[in-house]
Amino acid sequence: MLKEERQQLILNEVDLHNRVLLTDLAEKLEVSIDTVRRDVKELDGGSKLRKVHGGAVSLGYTHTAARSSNVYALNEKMAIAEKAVGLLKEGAVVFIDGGTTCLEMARMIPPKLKLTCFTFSLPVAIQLAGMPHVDLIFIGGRISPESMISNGAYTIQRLAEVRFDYAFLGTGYVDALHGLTEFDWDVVQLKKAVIRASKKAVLLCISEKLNSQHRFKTCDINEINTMITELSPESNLLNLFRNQDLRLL
Amino acid sequence: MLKEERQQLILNEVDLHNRVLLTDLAEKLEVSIDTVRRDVKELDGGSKLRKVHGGAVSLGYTHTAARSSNVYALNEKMAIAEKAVGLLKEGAVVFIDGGTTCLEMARMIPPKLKLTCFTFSLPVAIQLAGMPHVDLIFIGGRISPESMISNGAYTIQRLAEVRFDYAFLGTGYVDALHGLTEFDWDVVQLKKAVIRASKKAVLLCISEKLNSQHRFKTCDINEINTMITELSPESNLLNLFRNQDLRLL
DNA sequence: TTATATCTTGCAGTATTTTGCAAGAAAATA
DNA sequence: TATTTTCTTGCAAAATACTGCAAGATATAA
Repeated sequence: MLKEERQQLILNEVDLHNRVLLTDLAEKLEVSIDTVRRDVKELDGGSKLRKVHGGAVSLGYTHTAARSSNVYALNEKMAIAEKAVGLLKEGAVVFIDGGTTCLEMARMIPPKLKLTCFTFSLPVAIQLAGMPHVDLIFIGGRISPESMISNGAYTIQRLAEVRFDYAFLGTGYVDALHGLTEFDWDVVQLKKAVIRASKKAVLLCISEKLNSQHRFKTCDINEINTMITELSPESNLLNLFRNQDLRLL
Repeated sequence: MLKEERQQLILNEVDLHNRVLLTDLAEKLEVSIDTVRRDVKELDGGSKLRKVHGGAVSLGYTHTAARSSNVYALNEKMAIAEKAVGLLKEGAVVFIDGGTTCLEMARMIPPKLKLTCFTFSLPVAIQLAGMPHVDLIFIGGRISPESMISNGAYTIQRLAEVRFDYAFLGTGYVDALHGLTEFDWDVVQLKKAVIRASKKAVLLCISEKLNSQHRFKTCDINEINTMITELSPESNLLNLFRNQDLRLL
């Protein structure tokens, strides 16, 4: 039997039952379990199934599951998040931005650390609301459906009334020369307001975004105090950022 | 059985009953209690359920709510929610309270109806944020972890700046003589502010709560314009409320 | 055709994950 | 407070996954 043929049968089986066991597949297709394991591994990452311990499940199956399963570059983001929570100090007043990296950070806040957290991101708020030791304040306003954050004049006004020890920010694009930039003008206005409201701004940014730019500018690099990537601070990729008054983590 | 399969079943169970005990899950899924405990722990932190002592509750059905009110009364709440969305008119500016019945209502908003919705409940906001036709505005403030709503002086101040066509409200307790009452003083202050900010107040209330009362008073029955229960408006159980200037649904 | 390179498959040994159990800690309950 | 239930932690057994390797299959080129 051809490999392609076998893989097609595997996809059919998953489509039909939403889940399959590797042992069942091996028996049904009359090949060793290693072979089906390799097949499933190849098919994993496609749009049809996801490999799990002991078998595979159809993509739609776990789609409703709670896990933030389909976060792009999850490992990198978790590495960044881990460094970021390292900066947190007992009793600090911090702001946490929306975006998946910041969401990971919120997830990783240690369970005993007392904090006051501000956010305007619904997913981040849901995370933090589950932490009784975190004093959570949501900055209200009109919620934009794509990003699940509040934005607009009202929100920006509210930001003028507070002052954070640290703001943990994401960005769409970042470049040593052009600073932090975004695709969306409204988002820029919002982030500007956050930076104005914070004593120290910490940028959480996967290395992929380094040296990219877009239309609208949030701020220069030197308005950021610390930049956290998943890379080692000594990495060559960070060279362009090294001669700035910027702490790299 | 695959782990993913099991976790999916747990989510279904939580979705269905809003609350599950670990011991029940272990029995139903035919695994040890440690295994379901670990599963629930993994699912916790996602957007579907929250782990509590001895079990798990769906988001929005908080710890305290799980104890003080009948979380199993999903059918009744859906019946109420259905009547409530019937009151919605294109272009209206409405407020939707926290609480499980109001959350059901948010879920049932028709997919074409253009609305402006205010809320201070994170679970409600998450629901509405997924509806592109709904203009959603979150009223910010300090989030109380049990109820996942913002509350406090700041929130109440914000409520003074708006005016709703309709406010859809829940209550802890209701009684024809003593009106709407609550266990929690802060909640009372908040609801008062909502009622002040709305032209018409609609109470969503399962019949179980009728003729119950508690320490702190939100308002008299005559400050409510419409009361919706899962009962027929002709039901004898509603007799005590009938001689008021109150529309029953 | 023959020789060579590449791909596929199964096997064996090792690593990792999952699961259930037990003992002590923590929390809820009376 | 005392008692019961639930939680956490560490551990061991079982299941599953990964890796390198070798034999066979297939493809390519001289």
